[in-house]
Amino acid sequence: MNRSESTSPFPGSGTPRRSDATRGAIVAAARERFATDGYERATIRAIARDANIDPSMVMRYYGNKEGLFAAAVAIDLRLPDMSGADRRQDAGRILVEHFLDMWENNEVLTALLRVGVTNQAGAERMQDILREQLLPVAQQVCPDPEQVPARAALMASQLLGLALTRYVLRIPPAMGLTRAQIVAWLAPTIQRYLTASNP
Amino acid sequence: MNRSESTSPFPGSGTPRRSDATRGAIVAAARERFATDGYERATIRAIARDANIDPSMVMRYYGNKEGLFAAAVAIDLRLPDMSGADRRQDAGRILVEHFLDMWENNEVLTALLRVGVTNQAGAERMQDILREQLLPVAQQVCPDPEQVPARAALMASQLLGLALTRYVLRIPPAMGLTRAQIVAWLAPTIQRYLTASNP
DNA sequence: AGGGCATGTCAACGATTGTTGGCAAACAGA
DNA sequence: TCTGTTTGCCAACAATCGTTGACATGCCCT
Repeated sequence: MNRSESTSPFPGSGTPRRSDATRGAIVAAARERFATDGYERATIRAIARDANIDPSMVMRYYGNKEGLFAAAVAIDLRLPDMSGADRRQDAGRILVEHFLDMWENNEVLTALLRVGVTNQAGAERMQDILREQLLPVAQQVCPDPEQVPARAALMASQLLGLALTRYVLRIPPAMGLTRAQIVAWLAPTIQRYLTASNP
Repeated sequence: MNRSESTSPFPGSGTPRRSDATRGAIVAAARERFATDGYERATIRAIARDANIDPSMVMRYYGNKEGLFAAAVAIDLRLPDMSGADRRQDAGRILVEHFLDMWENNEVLTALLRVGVTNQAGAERMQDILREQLLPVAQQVCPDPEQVPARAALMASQLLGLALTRYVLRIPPAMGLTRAQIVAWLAPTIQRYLTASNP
């Protein structure tokens, strides 16, 4: 069995390998290219050039381009726990602030959004993240379990819409909004989508 | 001067040409391909095959791929006039309903959103549309002219976010929402973004 | 010290892409 | 009817893509 065929990109999780530095450089370059260029225009050759290695190394370590994308875009939204009545009535503000922190410090989110729009596998990955990470949070806040998926979808539409206009399309007036303004405007929206009674 | 070098795709606007049928087939096929595949994966060869003509015809009539995209994606949101106090206090509902009609009957909008995310020219086109079509509507509804760009950006974030999750990413719970549900949830949001006093 | 495996480079492959120029046929105006 | 233009197809181009296999170098274990 060839130990090096594993695709785990990080040292510390599993047996450390001599090539971990190279693997790290590859996924780092891949993240950047996928974020700025999207899936199709982010070429393996350009990623390899950024990582200062040969393109064939990418193939050896990650199999193919899809494998590289899967390894480079591993997303954990680190959503805070929303149990407790005090947090529940502040859920809108907390979630909006958390999302802003995430998007401004994590280029992987931009990469996933860019790829998800033009790539089927990317779109499915986004669906997974919403189902496994966003939906549980909605479940903690929303009263009626049956309405949770719809409310989570509404929340996602507003939060992803903000990310789309501000970080991907880079629409000037959306970029001009201050953090405080965004929180002040969007927090009540999210709060209402999660907790308001059926309109 | 070669009359056929014009890129006007439709008969009726300008001198009719013998090749107008072909031109129409090309832009129709282009719209569909750009909508489903995005810019990079929509190949000129595939578009030409759909239109039952030779790829070189696309080049002759539209110069290059960018020219074809520009000719295929001409967007008029046909936003209703929002003057009048009665319409102004119903702006949220009217706009949400109008956007749903547009997105469900016009594949060009999906095409532009898909392309705008991965293509610089597409993103700039979206900015133009927002500035020239969405901003004036916000101006009719919003009291303070200085706040119009920010309010239009907020409205765009929610409306584009809905289109993103529902028509592009096709997230199941977002697709499961009925038209009535969407209007009921989003109309107050848009109304507030446009008319509420500074939060 | 030596055998085996991991790491890395190099060159090339087949496929596909946007794009171009030449040539045949159909049409339009005289 | 004749001439020039428009329409269309065909073949090919240069570039680039993801991907592969051969080969050299270095590290690790016994």
